[in-house]
Amino acid sequence: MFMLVDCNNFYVSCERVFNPKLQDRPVIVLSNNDGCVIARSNQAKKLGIAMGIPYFKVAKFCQAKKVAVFSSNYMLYGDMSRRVMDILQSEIEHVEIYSIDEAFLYFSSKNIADLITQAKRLRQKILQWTGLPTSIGLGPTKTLAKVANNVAKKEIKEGVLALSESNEWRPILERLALSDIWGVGPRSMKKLLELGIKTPWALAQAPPSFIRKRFSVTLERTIYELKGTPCFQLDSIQPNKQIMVSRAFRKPITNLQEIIEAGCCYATQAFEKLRQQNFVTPRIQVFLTTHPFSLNAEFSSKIISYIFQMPTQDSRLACKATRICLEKMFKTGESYKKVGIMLTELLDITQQTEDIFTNIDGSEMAKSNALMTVMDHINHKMDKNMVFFAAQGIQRSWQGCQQWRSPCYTTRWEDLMLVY
DNA sequence: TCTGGGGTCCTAGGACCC
DNA sequence: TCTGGGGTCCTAGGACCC
Repeated sequence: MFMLVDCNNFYVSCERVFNPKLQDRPVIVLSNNDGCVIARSNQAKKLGIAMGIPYFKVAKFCQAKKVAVFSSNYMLYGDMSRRVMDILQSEIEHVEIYSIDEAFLYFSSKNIADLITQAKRLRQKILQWTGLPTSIGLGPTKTLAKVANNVAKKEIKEGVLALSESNEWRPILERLALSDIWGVGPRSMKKLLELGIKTPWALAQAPPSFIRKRFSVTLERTIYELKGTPCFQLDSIQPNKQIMVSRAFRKPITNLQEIIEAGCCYATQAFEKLRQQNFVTPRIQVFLTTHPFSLNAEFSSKIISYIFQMPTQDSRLACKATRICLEKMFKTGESYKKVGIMLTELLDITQQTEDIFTNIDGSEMAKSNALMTVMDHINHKMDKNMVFFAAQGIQRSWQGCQQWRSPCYTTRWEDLMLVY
């Protein structure tokens, strides 16, 4: 049996842990730049505030309804997530951390009563140790565990639901929407409806080979999963295949220097992630886009890559490469909204070798690695931006706004709560 | 005025190999 | 006049997830 543990309204719940007065109020959390609504409390959902809606469209409404509004605080959410996952991993052998607020667990036992008891106990422990409410779904496949979780969250008071026999999940699949199913997005849903397949149950009955031909092998697997035949295994923690850092500017920029500063900031962040995971990369990709919602100019997005002499993890080389790429893409007079860095070839650092065709020798490489280690160490110990490159800029007026960010209660000494 | 960021997997088609 | 069969690797784009 698979068990899916999912934190309820995760970002909102994190804010509530340190601000109990928010418990019965509508609360929302916004994306970068305070742009869109990305998390909502149940009260906010009830008010009809849609997921992903631009905040400016509901700002007045929120004020009128006394909705508590937060900018996103990923330091806090990341740390709270780690605490939840630690609890699960300390208790259960097979855990797959699926996202910041979800984990799949796997149990070889089929004793449903036992599993339900265990689920309730886990839920209680997470609540007591972190203050975060969760919902738990159980099923013979990941997709059915997801279904169970979905129903548990909305309809079950104790927050736990197990589906072990098809007569238990049939009535549920008959009444849920196709888009409630893991792996069915808006495109497939539209196409399925056109084919006369209107419910998840109807999808489960469709001939798998037909679905594979018309859609993809992925949706075919979903059919088997809905029937109770597992196609998706529990994935252990695997190394990333890609690293990306990108952010929109507060407002469009026409100045190349500022764009380079932002690019170098993201390149540095991307390379920090690279080093944390013990990777080197032979290549950096830089992209630059104009305003996607502008009415008076066409949207454009460009991307170029730069190949290093040899695989590296040196932020200095990343900044140089970023500058070169951005100078190539930049057009005077054009105004830009976003810049980003992508690293798509991640090699284990043990694969970093010397190159006989360049003059970079082993000692130079060792020096570079040592310098990066010291930088990371200082920034980790003191403050995120204690040491940085001049190329990253100092003013950083392009930096997005986060008007309503809460303190980093659990990760910064200055932000610790005081008890009088 | 104001519209997020970070991932994965799959497929088709091009370019190349023998 | 007639022009094979079997591969690999890479990239772009689509669809999906949170």
